[in-house]
Amino acid sequence: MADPVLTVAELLRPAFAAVAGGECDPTVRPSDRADAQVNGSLALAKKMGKPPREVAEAVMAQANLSAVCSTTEIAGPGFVNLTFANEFLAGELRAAMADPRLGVRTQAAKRFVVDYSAPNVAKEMHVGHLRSTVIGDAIVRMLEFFGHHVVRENHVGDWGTPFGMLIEHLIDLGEAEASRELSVGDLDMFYKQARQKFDADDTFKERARKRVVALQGGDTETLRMWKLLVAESTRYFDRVYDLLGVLLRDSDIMGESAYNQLLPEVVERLSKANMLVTSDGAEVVFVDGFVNRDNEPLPLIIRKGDGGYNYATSDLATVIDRVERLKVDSMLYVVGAPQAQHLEMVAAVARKAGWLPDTVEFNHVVFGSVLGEDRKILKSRSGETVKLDALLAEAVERAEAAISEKNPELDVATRKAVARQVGIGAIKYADLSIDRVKDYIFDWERMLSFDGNTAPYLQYAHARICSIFRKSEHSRESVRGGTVDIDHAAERALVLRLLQFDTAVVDAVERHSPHRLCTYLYELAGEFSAFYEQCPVLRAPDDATRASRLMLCDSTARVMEQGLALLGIEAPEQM
RNA sequence: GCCUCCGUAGCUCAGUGGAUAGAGCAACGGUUUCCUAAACCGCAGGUCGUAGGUUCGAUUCCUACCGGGGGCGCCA
Repeated sequence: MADPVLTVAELLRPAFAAVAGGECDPTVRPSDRADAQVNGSLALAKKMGKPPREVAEAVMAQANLSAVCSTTEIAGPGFVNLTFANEFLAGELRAAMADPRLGVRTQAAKRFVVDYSAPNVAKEMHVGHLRSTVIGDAIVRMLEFFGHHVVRENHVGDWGTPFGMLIEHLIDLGEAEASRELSVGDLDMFYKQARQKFDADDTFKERARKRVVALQGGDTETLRMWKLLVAESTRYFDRVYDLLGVLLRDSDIMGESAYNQLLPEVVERLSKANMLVTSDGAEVVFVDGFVNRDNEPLPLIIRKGDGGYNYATSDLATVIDRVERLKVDSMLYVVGAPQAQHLEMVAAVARKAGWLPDTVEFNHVVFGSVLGEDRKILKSRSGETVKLDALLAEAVERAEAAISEKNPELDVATRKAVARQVGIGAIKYADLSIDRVKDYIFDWERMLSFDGNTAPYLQYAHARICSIFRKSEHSRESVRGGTVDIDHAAERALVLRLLQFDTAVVDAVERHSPHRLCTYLYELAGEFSAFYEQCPVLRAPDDATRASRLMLCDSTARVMEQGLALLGIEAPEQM
């Protein structure tokens, strides 16, 4: 528990309880008038029918904050302003930095499944996959940091009617040629050609239809060709994931096809539970509270009129699998907002059918769209969807151009490596730093800027610290374990901010909101900037001050590096 | 029509029921023999979409309305 706000809240809790005659939240919050402010007296005063300042006084008389606060002051209508003692802060920082977790609390380990990314086989990954992939990845990293057991599931679209036409197109092209085309990464062309034939040619359409039946019937030769398509796509996904620097690997792929065997089970269970109804030729479940356009009950379609299953069925199957086989405590679906209602219905059916106990969380981690400058879904200039690998390549290119211009001394190899870290970091951070439920406007200039809440700004703060150490006689490690003397306001502010890493990470993971960690890191970088400006490190007035400031620098770099790592962003040592 | 999300400075965005709502950009005015000027300081900019309600206290919670996005039976 590094955050001093929590420490003081715990110290105040008994005092509040004594005055209130029972459990009572002190509600301690960071304050712009002091280090922290206690708000609990006002609510308690109302309950007790006493003047708030009187209650505050009574509480403070009961509490002993002398080890933690240098001053406490009752102010305004009944707030208590707290100023932490410098020795306390220095001690807390020392303790936090002696901890490999940098002072971040631990949590009771739980089992999670995080469902994210989900591209389609034989289709290009586009900007629409960016948010799910990047946000999901950050959430996985944060959960793992807390020691949770996390199963990553990449629910790729590898099944369904389009595969009839794709396989037939593969046959037309010849496998060698198809493989060649797919391996180049030009998946869109392949898909479009198949689509075109499907739309224009009735005999092809009929072949495709028959092929789907063969595929679902488990025909060996059809399956072999299907696997070929999947394998080529997987290789392509890996390339994108590698460039993007996310954790997803082949072994994380749990495509729709992986749930095929469970689909009849879904139907059977729903049928046994008497939830299944035949409606317009399809087998459906009507879900309480959902209505259609005409105010009629809205069904979840389990089995289509033609006997085929659809995505609702396989999504229900994922719930069974994750609860019963993986035995998870929590499922996170990092899926775009348009699927909100669908997922709500899936969860409702699973709960009602008894597959999803109340003890297991089902969370839709919604996110908004990536918009262009016209505030519409981001499209390329020609009006097509923006390919993800092209987008990433452009980011690296732009970053490299900026680095060449600003820091020409870097050798080519370093420049290339840093360009990748900065360019990819910028794209990911632009995505992560905005409240995920909102849409955001994609803007190259802003995300690659060294000013404002951007990856390059944070990375630069880190690189500056590394630069200081390169010029000093000391290694980063050698200054650890030292003591910080707080005698400058900027040092004090920096220490206080470093101790809040704890709360920032907990907050971000609990709300599944990486942007809260981003905001924290931005504030940390700002605090460091002020310190850097006002407190010379290498030219400090004396050895003790220099040692103290080097320790502060190292602490900042460690928190920045760890914080960025939790977001899936690298921190170069120079840029 | 119903459901749902969003609406905060000119622009892009933070904001945990608490006191005087914050950043960055842009604009305006400054700072450099100094550990990376890829920096910093100052100034200005607001009916927190509107109107009610709950509360000692509302940008924050509730209701209605306005504006925008998304969804609403056999695609996923």
